[in-house]
Amino acid sequence: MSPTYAAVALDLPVDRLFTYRVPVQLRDHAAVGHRVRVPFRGRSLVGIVAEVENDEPSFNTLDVAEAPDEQPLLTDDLLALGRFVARYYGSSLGEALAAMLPRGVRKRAGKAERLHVVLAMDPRTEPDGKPLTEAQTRVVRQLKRHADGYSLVELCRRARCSNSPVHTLEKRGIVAVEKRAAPDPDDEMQAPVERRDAPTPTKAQAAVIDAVREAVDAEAFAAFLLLGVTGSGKTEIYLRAIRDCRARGRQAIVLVPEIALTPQTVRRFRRRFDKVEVLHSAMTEAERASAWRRIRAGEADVVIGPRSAIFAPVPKLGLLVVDEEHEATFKQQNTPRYHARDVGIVRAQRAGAVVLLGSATPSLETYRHALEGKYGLLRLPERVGGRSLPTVQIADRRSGDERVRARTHMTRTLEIRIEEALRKQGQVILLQNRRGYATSVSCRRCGFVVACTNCDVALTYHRSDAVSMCHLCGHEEHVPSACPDCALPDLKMHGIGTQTVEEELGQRFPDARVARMDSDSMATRASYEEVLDRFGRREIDILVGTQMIAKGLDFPHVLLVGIISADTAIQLPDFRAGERTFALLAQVAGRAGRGESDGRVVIQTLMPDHPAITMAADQDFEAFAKKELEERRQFGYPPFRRLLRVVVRGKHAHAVEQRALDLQALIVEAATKETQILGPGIPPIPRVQGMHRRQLLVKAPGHREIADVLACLRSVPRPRRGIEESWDVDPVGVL
DNA sequence: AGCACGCCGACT
DNA sequence: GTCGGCGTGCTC
Repeated sequence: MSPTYAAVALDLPVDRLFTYRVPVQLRDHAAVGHRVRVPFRGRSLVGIVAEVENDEPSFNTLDVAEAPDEQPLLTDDLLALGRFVARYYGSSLGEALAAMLPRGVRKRAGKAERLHVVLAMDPRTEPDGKPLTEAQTRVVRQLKRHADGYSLVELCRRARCSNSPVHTLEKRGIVAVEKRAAPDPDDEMQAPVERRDAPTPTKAQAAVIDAVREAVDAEAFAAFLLLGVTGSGKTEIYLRAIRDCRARGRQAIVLVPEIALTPQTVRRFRRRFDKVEVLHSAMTEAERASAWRRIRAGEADVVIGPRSAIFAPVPKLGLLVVDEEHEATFKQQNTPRYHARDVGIVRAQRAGAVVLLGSATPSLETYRHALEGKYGLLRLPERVGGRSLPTVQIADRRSGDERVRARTHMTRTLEIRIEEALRKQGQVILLQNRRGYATSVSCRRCGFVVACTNCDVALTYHRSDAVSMCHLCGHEEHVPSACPDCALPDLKMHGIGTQTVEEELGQRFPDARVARMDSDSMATRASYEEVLDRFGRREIDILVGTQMIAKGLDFPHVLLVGIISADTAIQLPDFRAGERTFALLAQVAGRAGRGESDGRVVIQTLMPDHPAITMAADQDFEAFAKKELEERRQFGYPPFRRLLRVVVRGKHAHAVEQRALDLQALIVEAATKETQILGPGIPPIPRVQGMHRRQLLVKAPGHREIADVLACLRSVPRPRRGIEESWDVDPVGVL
């Protein structure tokens, strides 16, 4: 008999299901896992049926308004995975399910059109009398940079605003919003590609391939850490494993960091498999919805996508690949704050699937599991094609010989190596992991620092736009010519960014063709691809950039990689600072020497003896990891203990402090003895976007204890108006 | 989250 | 006198 009542999970921060009566004519379409539209407090919301029952509840109910789908949107296994995510990360079921479903699927597919915004006025003529608000100024600035304009979504992202300032500008005639057909979601990603046969694997690869095949053939859960240096041919292992998985009639999901989801990456998979679906952030909602439906229908053998692709509704998961598994982008930074790798392990356990976690610099969590035998450890210690790892030199920025010459931030060693690489007609990649020109501007006499009005950070001066900009909230100001405090016209710039390096290169190597790649210069994904294409065609000699250039670039003529300053990330008071620095250095170093000629790497540092730097120079991950693990054990950090971070934010520091103290008291009461509660502490950046912050850090022996604290947090009454709080289970950083 | 209810301060 | 600030509580 069809159910009469449906308990619906709604996307609300409320730990409860809401029960609705199902009208007779909808009964076939309102089973567990179905999408329904229901009235809620005068609104109409879309939710997922989580339970059904026949008995009339004790309270009055409203009726389900619509039940549009013949098939359930979520199968039992995905619904169960949603329950796990909600429980583990402390969100409501509705919030978890909302994160699992593409918006176009939840809401109903939209049109294949997108709104495009262009500047409607000559930017030089002053717009009508009224001054622009701060958000509007940012919108206009973005549009001035890019004559073609942006899609509304992209523009809002870049200007860090909602669509509301854009619409206001439209009303005032300053911008024009037009409908454009959605571009083919990257012709390159869709275009048919020439098929290739599998290359003959190296000896090391063959051994790994066999081990994985055995596991795939067993059709039971198994996880492997594939520890392979850059250029060791990890992708070929993935491709073979997918082939084996496909041969058993099961599907594979490949998770890649967002930035690595390029046409080149996708092409490698399409060359070997017909039925590849890509879930791409540049797709429209409608496109993503149709891809999602094809995947659910079993029409894809392989799904490639970023974090959220872990929820791709493949009918029978046989293999999960997490490439660059240590990447922080696999952790979602809003509710539910899930980690795609960790959710993936759980999904694979339940599905009896094989997990391949690939990295040259795995997370210490994963590495420890591998050391303890929980995961298989597969090593690819050598590069394919007999290529050797690059030779790494550390340049001590303190030493007299190396001393940075007047007006440049390059050591002698780096300069010599750049000259040498250029002379050999090679290309150079330089990493400077900060954008802008000067990381702070201060007064020579009184020390006044030009700081953001909304955040407790110095503004970074961007020479190309002649503004000082806050990298946290996007606030922009014109740089004063004199000190705003003491009026002395003698301001000093400190700290370097990508723009500084670019300028210095222009002076020092005037004949070299230099390009800069950071989020300022890369207007869209397309311009990112374009610069990479030009670099590939050798129309650029030196590429300067932030960590954007560290990932996955594979260009054979790069003879030299230089790291302008390895020290920026290392000093952060975060327990992962060392791990991150090591990974970044190892990754960017791996960009060198991918062709016939050997590569070189120069690391500039003020701390030439720091283990993260010396061990990255030796490219010895395992030595680094063992040392780092020992430290983590000593100080009680993951993977030896579990963390929960609770952040309280609000306009008024006192109220925030008080709430944090109240929470601390409640947590202490709920927690077991072995659970430490640290704080409330003031984070290194106490105020961001006008919000004061306090945070508590809970350290516990295992997730059980964390779950107790979560239960406590979920049961306490909501904070007062004006105060927001959030919690993060297994945070990737504690800043 | 989002909204209504309800209770106190300063305005046509 | 009421408009509106925000604290509190509830939503099938």
